[in-house]
Amino acid sequence: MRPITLHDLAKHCQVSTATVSAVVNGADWVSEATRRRVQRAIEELGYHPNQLARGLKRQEGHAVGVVVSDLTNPFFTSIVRSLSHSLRDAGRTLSLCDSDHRHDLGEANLRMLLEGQIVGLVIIGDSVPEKALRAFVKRRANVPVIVIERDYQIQQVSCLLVDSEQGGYAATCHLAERGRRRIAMIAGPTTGAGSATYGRATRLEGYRRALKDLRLPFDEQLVVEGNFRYDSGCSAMHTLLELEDPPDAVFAANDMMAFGAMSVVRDAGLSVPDDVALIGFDNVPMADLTTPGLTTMAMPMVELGDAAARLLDAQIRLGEDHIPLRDTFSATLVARASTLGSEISVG
Amino acid sequence: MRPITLHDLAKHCQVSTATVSAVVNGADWVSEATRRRVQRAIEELGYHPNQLARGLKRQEGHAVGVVVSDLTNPFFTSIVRSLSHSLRDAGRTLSLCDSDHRHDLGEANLRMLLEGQIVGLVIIGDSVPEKALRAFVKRRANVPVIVIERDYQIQQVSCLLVDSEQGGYAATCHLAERGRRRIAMIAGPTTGAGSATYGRATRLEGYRRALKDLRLPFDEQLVVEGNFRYDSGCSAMHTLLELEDPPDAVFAANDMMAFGAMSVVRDAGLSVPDDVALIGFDNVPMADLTTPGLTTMAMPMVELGDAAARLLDAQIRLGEDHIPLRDTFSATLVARASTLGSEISVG
DNA sequence: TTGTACGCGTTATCAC
DNA sequence: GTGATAACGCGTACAA
Repeated sequence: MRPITLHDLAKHCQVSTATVSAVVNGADWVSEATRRRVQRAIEELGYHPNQLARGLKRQEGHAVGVVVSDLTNPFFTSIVRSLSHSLRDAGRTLSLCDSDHRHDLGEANLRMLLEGQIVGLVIIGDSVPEKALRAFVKRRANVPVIVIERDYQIQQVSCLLVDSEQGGYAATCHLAERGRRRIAMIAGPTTGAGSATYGRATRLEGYRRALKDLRLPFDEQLVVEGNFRYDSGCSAMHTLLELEDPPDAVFAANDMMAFGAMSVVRDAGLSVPDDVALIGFDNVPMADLTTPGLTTMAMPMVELGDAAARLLDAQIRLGEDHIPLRDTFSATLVARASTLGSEISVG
Repeated sequence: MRPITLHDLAKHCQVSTATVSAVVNGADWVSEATRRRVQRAIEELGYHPNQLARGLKRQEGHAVGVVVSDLTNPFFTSIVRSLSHSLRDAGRTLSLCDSDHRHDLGEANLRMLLEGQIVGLVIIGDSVPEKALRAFVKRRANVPVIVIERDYQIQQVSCLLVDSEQGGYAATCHLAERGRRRIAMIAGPTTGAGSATYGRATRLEGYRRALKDLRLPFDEQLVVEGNFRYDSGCSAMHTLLELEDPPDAVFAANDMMAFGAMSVVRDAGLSVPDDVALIGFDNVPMADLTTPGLTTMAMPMVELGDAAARLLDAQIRLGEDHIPLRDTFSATLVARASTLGSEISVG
């Protein structure tokens, strides 16, 4: 059964294709009588406009491209999800690409999206090499590009970032407010994969600034480097517990390492938070499920998703002369039992 | 800068558009000389075919529609991810829709995809009402539809299912093999949301069949109903521990409830697995991170993703006369410390 | 208020 | 081997 076309509809209603098109697109010059006649035919025959032909004519697609470095990362899915909803409301399609942490695949994805005549592009995380993105914006100056959690030095792209330094500062202060004085940090990697993602390394800087403001001494022994994975949190915590003067609080640069640390503390027969208070970073869904619940700095996932969606919509509307934006969001404290103990949690 | 078209290339190379098109699509009748000339021009000018025009002409889009009921569910993302990779290799685009557990949104998504001239459709979970899907396959008989983890009674659609009964059977047997005799079950809801998803309720049936085969008595008190959420696992476990003769093993119908149970057992001062062995269902990423690690029945996520991708590819190739398929996969045991204790885990 | 005719970028079918 | 040309389905000047 060949899909119904504008032409079929016109014949069926004894009107021209122009009239049918006008009805479909809500032009105001069609008489009420014919409008209703056409509307009814649309329902009856089950007409659906062909977006390919429409896009070809209008010189613009209806899809927005989204490139993600790893879809299994809950931080990313959350953003994609909120994008998906707002795009649906705008009648747009979401073309998803998972680059699997590989720059070559990210580049291939970009090429595909280019051919697909997308009308906007959202890049989440470190998934596309800067050079490829440069080439893209050169070829498609009118297509707005929004990057989340990665800082490209390209004029035409908008960047939505999270202020890790501020987050690290706030996390450290929270531990001090809970009466802790010997605060350790399990930091992220300072070089290599992951350090490209904006600010990962700067959580440490926030920690240092907080110590200074709190007039607490900075002790090199209390900073151990991890790689953002569970295992590295475990070994880092082992190292910390073996110190002559072990910490009474630990700030881990992400939740996964915090979970590793939590498990080690408990296996050592110590209590979280009585002996060691613990705070993470990210607020992954699981942070709410461990016992004790993990206090953490929440990434503003919903805000980022909404902001990206709104910005995208506005820039698509503006077209050629949209203004790239650069905005920074804050991580917010979600206090749970791993620092509060049996007190009531504050979300 | 207007995108380069076939026309531009033709003029630039002093050949016809037909020739350029032939080169782009790798036809075999172009002379080596002109082919190289055109190839070089393509590189130089940076030509990219317009997929909209191509699709319009060829009467088929290049996108595959994917509808998911909840992208934040790790089981779903894992499948989407593997689909994304195989589609990229096939040069196809992935149009993602998150229906947010709402049938009306799923229906809206379906309409959008219909207009987008998709060439294949994958539905994951309970995201689209049967009626809407029926209408879709009627309008687009040539577009293959593949459904994962939901059993539609529609001739033309392929269904990939997971055998929950067998999984429940295997889980129960595993507990018995570990020497447990008083095996409880925290079951899923028997009615309402979630029960539509294939087989959720039948895990209980597998449990009962296993007890029979093992010649263990079936005790009604040992079956408590939950709702697949963490909290319901907690309260179910409380109920079980308060029995005169509490169980020495618990099979939870999913991992989240198992985590809840685990937390309650430990809070009661008992040991997992020494006092109560614990097994879940799904193998969510977190199952590997708790202490003790959670033994669970792993959903065959990678297999499902690959199977869907392969099936889709084959059916798109066959076109109008593809044969719908119906296939069932098995959940496989992943034994960890929550049933093995300190023995070495077996993946 | 409505109809006619052309073009968007591509591919397929011919004729040369 | 290659080039002209007619569609594909839609939107839109422009004519009526």
